[in-house]
Amino acid sequence: MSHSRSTIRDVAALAGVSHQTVSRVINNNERVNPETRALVEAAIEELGYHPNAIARSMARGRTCTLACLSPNLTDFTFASIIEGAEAEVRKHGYYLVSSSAPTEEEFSQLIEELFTSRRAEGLFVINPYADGRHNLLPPAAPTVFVGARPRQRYTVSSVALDDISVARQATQYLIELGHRRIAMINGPMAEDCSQDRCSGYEQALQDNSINPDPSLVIPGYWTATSGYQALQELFELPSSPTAIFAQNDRMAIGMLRAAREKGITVPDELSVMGVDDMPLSSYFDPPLTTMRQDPLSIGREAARLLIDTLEKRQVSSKHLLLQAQLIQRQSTGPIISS
Amino acid sequence: MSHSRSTIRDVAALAGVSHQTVSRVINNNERVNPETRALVEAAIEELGYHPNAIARSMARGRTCTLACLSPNLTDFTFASIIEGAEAEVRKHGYYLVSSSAPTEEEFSQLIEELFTSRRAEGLFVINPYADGRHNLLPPAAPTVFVGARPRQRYTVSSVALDDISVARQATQYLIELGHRRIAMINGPMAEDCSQDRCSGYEQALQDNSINPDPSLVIPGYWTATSGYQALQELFELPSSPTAIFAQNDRMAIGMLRAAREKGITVPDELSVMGVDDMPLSSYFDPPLTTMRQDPLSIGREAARLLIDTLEKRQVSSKHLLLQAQLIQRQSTGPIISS
DNA sequence: ATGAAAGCGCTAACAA
DNA sequence: TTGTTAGCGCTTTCAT
Repeated sequence: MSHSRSTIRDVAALAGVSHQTVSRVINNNERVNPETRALVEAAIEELGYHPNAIARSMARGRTCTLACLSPNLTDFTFASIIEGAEAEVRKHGYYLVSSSAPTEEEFSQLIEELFTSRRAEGLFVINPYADGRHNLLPPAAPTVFVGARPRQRYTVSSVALDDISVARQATQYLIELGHRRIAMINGPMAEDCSQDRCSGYEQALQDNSINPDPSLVIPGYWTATSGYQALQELFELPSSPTAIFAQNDRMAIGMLRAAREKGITVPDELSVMGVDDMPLSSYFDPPLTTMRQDPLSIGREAARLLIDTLEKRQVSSKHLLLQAQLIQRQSTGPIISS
Repeated sequence: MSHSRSTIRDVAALAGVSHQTVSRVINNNERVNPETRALVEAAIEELGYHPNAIARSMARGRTCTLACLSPNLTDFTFASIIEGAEAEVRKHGYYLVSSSAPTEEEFSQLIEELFTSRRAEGLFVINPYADGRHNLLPPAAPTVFVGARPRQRYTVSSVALDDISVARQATQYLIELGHRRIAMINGPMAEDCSQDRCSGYEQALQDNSINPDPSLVIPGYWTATSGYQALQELFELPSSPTAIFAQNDRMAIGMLRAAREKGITVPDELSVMGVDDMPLSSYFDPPLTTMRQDPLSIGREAARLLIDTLEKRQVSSKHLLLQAQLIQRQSTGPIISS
């Protein structure tokens, strides 16, 4: 009755069997007499017995715990990936420790505390190329990269948005609206995802025989502020763009605001689109056209990959690219020939 | 050399000491001869030894793991609370398992898997009154409620926004702008936070001898959509409000959009304000006036409370109320007498 | 079908 | 200061 502090041996004593039989019962081992089982179950009930997870981990040599290291837990995309991974992982009997590792130092400390000390059996790493953190991974760590290709690490699996394709579609869409001078604002170029979105943009221009104009490509930092500033720059150019592909929604939102303040009408004078479809992207003025990604699925797939690796259902590394969907709203429109 | 699979006994053998001496070294026990220590440390280094966290948990009877149960991990406020708690917890040598428990069933399953099985030593529960989940808590579980009062559970500590005060200040601010017909849109009334914000609103009206008009209070669901719909209802009233206090930013944003579509000018014809100061609240049209809360601090304080409880530095339960700050932007203005 | 014995890797109590 | 002996609560052989 002492609240759930009783052990397998207490149960055994009460049921008049060996502790091993109790172990068989709680592990649903078939080789136990139904009557004995009933006896044991009654004892378990009476004592309010619950197996101790740590002792099980100890004996089995498995923690059933995975870790997710993310630059932060609040970014909507990251949080969604984590939510997706957490739910999936749990379905398979695992637990997820999600930690924010804004710096390389914290990252390496977490690796040590979680993986090296064998608290976690495997790792999710969101945005591994934000800095040099990918170099801090133990080679033996079962790992899935989320939102990036694994580059030279051939044992690591990965799940990411198909950034090339997404950017290509977005740019193509703007081209089909009649735009030719299409600007782009990037994320930090250390990240695969920015690089790939650049490639996709360039490919789309090339597909349509449009000469890329380097002055139309502005470096940004994923923030609304950087979008806001980029628009100012773009409209100081001798010949300003008629459309902008922002590599994420936040930067697009910043541009929308800058345009409003400068008296530039969206979409009549300028089309703006983003990537993500953040919550409330449809509530801005005007509602934002964007490429909707599904970060929950990304997390879910990452979880499946990691678990498959751990349970040896899969030996070689695997790389998944998910697609996005064009969401047409009112921030983009056909070019107005005036 | 076999990658970090060596044990305390391997180290002991190599160093020519007993495993207990190794234990003393890795636990920074003072009573160990400096020369012996050096010997042991060399052996540790050579073998690439790292203590096994699970074995330590087993022997010490402590997991140093806490769990945070939240309806979801993506809501910005929840995610920020979790981020704050996670960072604080880690500083104290704990780990956090954050799980989404959208339903009571998942909640109770998580309690079982995490707490009852003694994987986690303590619990954070975000939004315990979203449904009946607060009834599913084991009485013995060291728990901190986040975003709600503990009501009848006298052993549980809590951290929340001072919702009464926040709503009172918000309403007072609108009154000082000259408004008298002030509407409000609520969150679900099962939650303390909605109830308290209602009280604060009512108190402010009373403070200023304004008769509350029940038709101006509309039930909402924290969503932008519910704000959007509420505004339509309010403007079908015989006498519409000149200002609205939305209990969160999302609902306020929904109202802004509805107003725009109905041709109601904000703030000239209608003032709207929210609570939260979500990211990008300043990027809506017009930029949203709101009460800024600090969910990171809420998480941090919750972590401190739980750890203090666990480490017996604090016996009685404690209840923290944090304040919010008025952020004046362009969605509110003085009443225009026309 | 059940039980006895050993051990997972560590810490804690006691002894030397 | 160091070593010995027992566990922590469970699972995993191997007997019976």
